Amino acid sequence: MNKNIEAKAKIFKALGHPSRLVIVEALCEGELCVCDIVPLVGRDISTVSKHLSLLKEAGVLKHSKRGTNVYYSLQMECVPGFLSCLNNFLGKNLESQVKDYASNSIKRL
Amino acid sequence: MNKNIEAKAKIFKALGHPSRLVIVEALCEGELCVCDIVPLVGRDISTVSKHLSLLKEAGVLKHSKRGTNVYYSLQMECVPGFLSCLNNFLGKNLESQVKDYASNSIKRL
DNA sequence: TCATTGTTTTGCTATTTGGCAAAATACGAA
DNA sequence: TTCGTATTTTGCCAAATAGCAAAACAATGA
Repeated sequence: MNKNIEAKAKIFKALGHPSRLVIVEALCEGELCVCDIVPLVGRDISTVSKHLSLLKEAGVLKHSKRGTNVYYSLQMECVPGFLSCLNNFLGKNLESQVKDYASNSIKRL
Repeated sequence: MNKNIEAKAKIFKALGHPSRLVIVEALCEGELCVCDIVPLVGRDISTVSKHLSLLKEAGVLKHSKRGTNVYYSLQMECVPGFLSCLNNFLGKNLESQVKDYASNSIKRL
């Protein structure tokens, strides 16, 4: 049952890198080929390829070949919902930070 | 808006380690002091302390002092739901692996 | 005050990770 | 088959991370 923790940690780890998160968010909208993903990430194609295989290895993505192109898409349905929950959480947090900043400004007057 | 990606990646990264995931899953049940968390993780207390501050830094946990004890608890409400979604996903995946294994066994006969 | 208990910080390795470039592989077209 | 395009793999280096041990910090009680 420790395997379960390891597998979940692997998933989080896979999502825990800005480039890979950019990839995943793009794929929430639908599948893309590597050639389309590379300019989105702005890294060397070999680097992007490694990120993609890491995400696939964790089970977050799946891929299918068509012609010379490889198309990646989301396999894990849990992800989009969690991402929007995080956006909401961060939004609220940002708001409260702004509020804190504002009240500190007032104190400083 | 790149800050948003960075912040989310930081959250995933924080959750992407077996020890930290054990901590978070334990805290889904309710708050615990460091002294209770340490034996759960089975690492040096200094190591556990670092894991805890990393999780707090990412916004996943919060803490409060009472006496000499520090109590950590979950701050990010999104996490438990996502974890159970992952368990479900991994469960189904495991099931299909078992099925694959079984059908391979049959082929081997 | 001083000693004790609970926690965090610092200092130090060993290991892992992310990046690019170059080589290798896969596939379709000429 | 040979060429060209798309992708992955390998080799290498720099930076980040996890771990323990020791030192530093509270907060409480004697």
